[in-house]
Amino acid sequence: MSSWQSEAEFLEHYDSRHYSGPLISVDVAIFTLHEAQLKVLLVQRGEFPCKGRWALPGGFINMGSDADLHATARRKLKDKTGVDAPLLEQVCSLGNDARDPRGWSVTVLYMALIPWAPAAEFMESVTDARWWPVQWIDELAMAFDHAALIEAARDRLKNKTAYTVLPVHVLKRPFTLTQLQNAFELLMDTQLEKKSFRRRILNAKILEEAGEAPPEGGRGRPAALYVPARGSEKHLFARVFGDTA
Amino acid sequence: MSSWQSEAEFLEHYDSRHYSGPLISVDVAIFTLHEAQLKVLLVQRGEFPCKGRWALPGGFINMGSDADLHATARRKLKDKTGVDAPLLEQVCSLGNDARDPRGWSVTVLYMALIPWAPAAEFMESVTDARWWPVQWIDELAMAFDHAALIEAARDRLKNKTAYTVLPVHVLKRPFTLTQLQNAFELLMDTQLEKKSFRRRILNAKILEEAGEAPPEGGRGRPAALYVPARGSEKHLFARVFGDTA
DNA sequence: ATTAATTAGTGGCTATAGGCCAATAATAGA
DNA sequence: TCTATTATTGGCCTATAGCCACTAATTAAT
Repeated sequence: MSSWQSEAEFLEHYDSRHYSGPLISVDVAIFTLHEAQLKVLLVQRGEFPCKGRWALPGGFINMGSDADLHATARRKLKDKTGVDAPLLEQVCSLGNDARDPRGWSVTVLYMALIPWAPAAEFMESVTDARWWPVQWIDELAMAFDHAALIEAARDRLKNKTAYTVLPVHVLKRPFTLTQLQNAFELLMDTQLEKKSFRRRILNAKILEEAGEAPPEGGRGRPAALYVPARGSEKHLFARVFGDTA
Repeated sequence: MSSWQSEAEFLEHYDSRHYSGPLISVDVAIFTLHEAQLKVLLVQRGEFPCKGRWALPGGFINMGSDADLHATARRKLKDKTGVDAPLLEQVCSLGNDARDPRGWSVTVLYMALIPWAPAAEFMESVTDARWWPVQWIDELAMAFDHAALIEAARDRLKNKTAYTVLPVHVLKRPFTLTQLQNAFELLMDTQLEKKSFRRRILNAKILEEAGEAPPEGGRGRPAALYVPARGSEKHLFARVFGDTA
């Protein structure tokens, strides 16, 4: 087994097909906001295993075309939504011998945030993709351990919202501070105090003014519009928000 | 391909050996504190590829004995150190077609923190394991992309130290507040203000008193000793520490 | 003994940022 | 003009970190 004299010689005789490891896949939890609810995009599986059940968009790595894991995740996202460069980040990996009936398998879980668009209009090819409110996941027949994956992504979302401006990614631009606060509240699943919220966001100088618009609901004082400033995605607050909750 | 009528029938005909995906491995960055330096445990590879180079302890999943990814990581850690239940957590996964000359490969990276012990005494079988100061990694001939993996784990360590009590895991118990502060400073790579540090830690009530001991260096006032209270590992500070740096 | 050196621990002030909640501003519709 | 509705601000309180000098307890040298 270790008779090779050089790495070149070793590689010449190495055949990756002799190796049989766990199945490995990449799944993406794509979140958005719609009708005052946090929703996740699910597809109904057309093949065994778990045929007919709801699953996160995902699948195997294409070793020919995917340069790295992130590229695989981006491809899965684009296949289902057409969206190309949204917020997309790795959450964690989960692997054991029970999550897939085919045997030991590992999934690398990503999460993505995009402004809402009708699932139907995304692609002709995907008629089975649908936005589901995250609260309803328990009621659905979910494939594999995807309910747990959504939970993991949901937790990450909640945590990061407390010290970043992650929620800007689920809003169409420009947006009002009220809309942004609603986004924060839905992603954190808690109420925030208006003055504190506005002070925090505005003092951080991570938004740029972008005109004015009628208020939510049509009635009332017009609201200032904002777009995220460059680099705002990387802003980290030194304190978490909504501490007393 | 999709002619099966039931999941049972599908699985009966499914042969995982037909599937050939990326190589998948688990690597563990094991950190400790010694001689006022943050050190990481590396082993010198005895086989191709990267024979002779320094690598993180790690390797393939044993699908027979490893129940899940965490178990694989724990096994790698125990093989090299004998330590069984330390702080061990997943950092991220990294996969592309360039990091291993054998082809597309994915690694799931974990990090572990343990109190220092001589690498030599860990195991008879492992004569090639050695603690290296993290600052020296650049000088070493590292295997694969393990320098980048250490960097990723190091970043996570630095970030989490700012809002948790992670550093307690690199200290033998009991410890003094001065020792704990030194651990924080080395993991964060920054100086902390003594009063602020002590106030923060003591107010959080995450330590229990455990007697008294001579000060560091033998001279000076004796120091109070502490051990972590139950549940302290889960304590999250609402503000990061060392903000002004 | 006294004193200097060394390490541990505290007092007390300032500044920042969030919680709270009531007041003011700007609009639409009756 | 008046009311409802949404947006935005004022002002005070509190919690916690930064700062830095001071006190406390011990060892080693004189």
